[in-house]
Amino acid sequence: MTGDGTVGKALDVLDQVASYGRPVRFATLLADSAYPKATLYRLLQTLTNQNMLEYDAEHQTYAPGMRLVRLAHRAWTQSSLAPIARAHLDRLSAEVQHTVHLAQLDNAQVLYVDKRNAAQPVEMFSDAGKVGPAYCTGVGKAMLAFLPTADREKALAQQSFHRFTEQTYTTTAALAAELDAIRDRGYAFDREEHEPGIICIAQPILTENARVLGALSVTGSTQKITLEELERLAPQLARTAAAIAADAQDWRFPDMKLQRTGT
Amino acid sequence: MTGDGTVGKALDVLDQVASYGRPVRFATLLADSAYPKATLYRLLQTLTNQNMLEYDAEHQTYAPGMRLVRLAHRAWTQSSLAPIARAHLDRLSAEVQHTVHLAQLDNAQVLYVDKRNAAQPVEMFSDAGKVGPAYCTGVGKAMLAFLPTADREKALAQQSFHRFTEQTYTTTAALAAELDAIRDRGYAFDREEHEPGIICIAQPILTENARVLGALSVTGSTQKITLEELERLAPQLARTAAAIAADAQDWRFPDMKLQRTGT
DNA sequence: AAAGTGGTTCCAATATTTGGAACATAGTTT
DNA sequence: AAACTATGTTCCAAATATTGGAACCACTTT
Repeated sequence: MTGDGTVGKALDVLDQVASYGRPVRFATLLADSAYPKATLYRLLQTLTNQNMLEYDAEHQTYAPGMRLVRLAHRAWTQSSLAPIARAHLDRLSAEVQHTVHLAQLDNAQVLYVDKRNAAQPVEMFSDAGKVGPAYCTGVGKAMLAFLPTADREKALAQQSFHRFTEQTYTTTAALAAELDAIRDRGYAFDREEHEPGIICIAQPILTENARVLGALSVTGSTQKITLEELERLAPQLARTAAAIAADAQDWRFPDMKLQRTGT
Repeated sequence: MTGDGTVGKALDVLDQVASYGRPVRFATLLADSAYPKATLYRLLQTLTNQNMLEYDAEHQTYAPGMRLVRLAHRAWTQSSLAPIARAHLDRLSAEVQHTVHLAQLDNAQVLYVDKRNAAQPVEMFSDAGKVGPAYCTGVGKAMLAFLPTADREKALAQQSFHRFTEQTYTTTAALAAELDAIRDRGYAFDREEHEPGIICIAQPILTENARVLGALSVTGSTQKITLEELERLAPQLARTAAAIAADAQDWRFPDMKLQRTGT
């Protein structure tokens, strides 16, 4: 499934460790692992002295390491839309006075890369890095809808279709129809499909040649806002998305001739 | 130097890619790399299809991938002090009305894991994940000072001693003396050692058995505050640090018997 | 003191990685 | 249009790292 030799296995293990929400012991990992004792042991050691994991000698537990945070900072800074979109999100959130999300696709899942909370100040990492389902969130559907057919098929096949609420689309067919509608309309809604009482409008962020960069959304609770009111924000969302896409375009130049090495 | 077989090399390459502040081409990487063409090529491929790197086919460039952001979220949530310290930082920053930093040691460097900016709302990832020198920042020195002798020696050996300002300590000996003073006093100052006009007071966060968990600091510009005024905040800093340490203590339990697998 | 649990180390068989060199594919120059 | 050049990609036998069953060690429990 994972492949890619030792490196793939090591990253597998890394994911596994990260997946428990707290430090884990060797035995726990072993029980859940596909790898034999000695192999797992060595992988953990390698990752630990690479600082990808942290080992707590006292409790004999492994936890994801700080090197990841350092690396992710770089990833976030240069390959996420977040730094480019920041100013635009600030403005949008100030204008609409609702929670704004910025997301990208990662492996057929939604990865939130930034957030503005109208009420309280931002919550840092607590949200950047979070993942969510693609088939039942506004941003997820907005992105899926504009994917090239082949990619969309692939992504659809990877959805797990858990019925979170009454409204959740739980079949590929139903979702596909919804995606077509979104494609026509230009933006997506989340009609309490993921969480009861939570609705949103989401807009894809597309390049000139229609490649999906990400999506942004405005979220509200049904007690405070209606779908119709959200829909009225569509032009503002579209404008913001376009502005972000334009900025991204300028940003994405390669380095080209720069490096030099002696004979 | 790096060791750890293929995995080590792959992570090396990952670091390398991250270290350029923007997408890089194969040739650039090759020129700077210790690995031969074919090897580097395969490592990049592996990392790419593991989503640790992202490859832009159009520009033929590599950039750190989104999987890192996902992993780092986990790392930040469970092995950094940040989630535990959040409430305490909020309070402290509200009280002192100055910028507050929370940092941990990563590989003899300072890794900032959270920040409160008195003036404007938080800046997300833009600061969490940032690294800085240990020998010339308040938090860095506060942590170094309370490290067990062996660890401290090792960390000192890894410092690079760039003279950022007139005040920067540039020798191991000078720094060692400063660290002793800090140890006696209980907290550290940054007397414009890293950036002219910027001063701070920093307090280590220690466990019951004096293990260094991290450090926190209050920073100000010389135009707005003096060292003496900062020093008056010491008790508040100490209280906050103690509270964080106490919370961390409770948090850090291992999982213990929980997992089960059928025979 | 014997049995059990959880973690660490060994080592020969095996599968992977290695890297020099050849190959492919634009893009440029003569 | 042919020769040249700069990049990126693929090959393959030799060198090397990974593998995992089993033995071992250090504690804790019965």
